[in-house]
Amino acid sequence: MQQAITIGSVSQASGVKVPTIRYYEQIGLLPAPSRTEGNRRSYDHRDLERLTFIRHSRELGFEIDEIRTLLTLHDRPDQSCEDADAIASKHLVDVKQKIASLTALQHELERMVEGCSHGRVETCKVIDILADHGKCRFHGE
Amino acid sequence: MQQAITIGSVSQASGVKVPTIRYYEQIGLLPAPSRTEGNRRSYDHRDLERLTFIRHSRELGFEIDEIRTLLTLHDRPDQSCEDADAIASKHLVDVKQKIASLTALQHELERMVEGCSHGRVETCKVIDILADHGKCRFHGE
DNA sequence: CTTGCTCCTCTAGTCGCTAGAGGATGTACG
DNA sequence: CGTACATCCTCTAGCGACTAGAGGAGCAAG
Repeated sequence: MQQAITIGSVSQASGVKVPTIRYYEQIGLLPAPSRTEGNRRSYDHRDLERLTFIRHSRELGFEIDEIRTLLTLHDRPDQSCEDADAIASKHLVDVKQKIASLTALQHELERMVEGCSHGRVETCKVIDILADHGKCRFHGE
Repeated sequence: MQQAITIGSVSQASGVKVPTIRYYEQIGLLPAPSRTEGNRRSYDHRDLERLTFIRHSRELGFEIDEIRTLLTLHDRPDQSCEDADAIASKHLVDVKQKIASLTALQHELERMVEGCSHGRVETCKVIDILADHGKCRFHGE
């Protein structure tokens, strides 16, 4: 029998909030743990590992469905890691894309803010650029 | 009387999808237009301008509530543009933050993908780094 | 007159949680 | 042993910004 950890402790240790843990159980991302006599969830070391894996993956921006796949792979160390590689690579492409887009956006916002007359709206670059798409140099996404 | 534009045309011209236009009307971002005899929405040039302003603002990542304020400012050109400037500046800070965070993330993902053995999960850096937070260099927002 | 497109309203679903109600259980202290 | 308080339980509803789909009406062309 493993040591029993309460949901509060596993929350603290993993950095995942209590309601979020219950939510993960509900959507089948985290297996439903055993219960104590008083009906409380009782986690063990493996659950904590799994939760940490999930939190870390979420921090890195992976979607729940991707994490589902990554977790399955994690559980089967003898399989090919092709899928994991594909998920991470695809994600990397997305992230690079997003950075490029946000950088263009940053320049446009800088142009807006720097060009602001700090006077009346009439002569304000912020509103001006928003109103007239032709004046904007940002065409990202 | 202004020229009447159908929701389909105003959608095409503004680049905002038809259901989204109706949604904007519902949440009070776009004023409810007049209707034809057959109960169809009838837009004019000013509506198109407003929608374009909204789409452009959304593309630049502003939230609906921010756009509400920006639109009000746009409608009152004699007011101070202090508020618009504040919204754009705050947004700029957020964007910069996001870029920094995503760049850190990019490096971590690159490390994962480059370190992938392309073999079995057992020796895969992707899964390895996800499983062990200590091996990760990304601690961003 | 019929085909097929656009339009209408309405409800419900998406994602990844978060908030709150209303109640049971567990623990620390006097 | 009682009581206060923290933590837990389930359940439902809400967030933002849409998107999807049902079921029906209107309209223009052939």
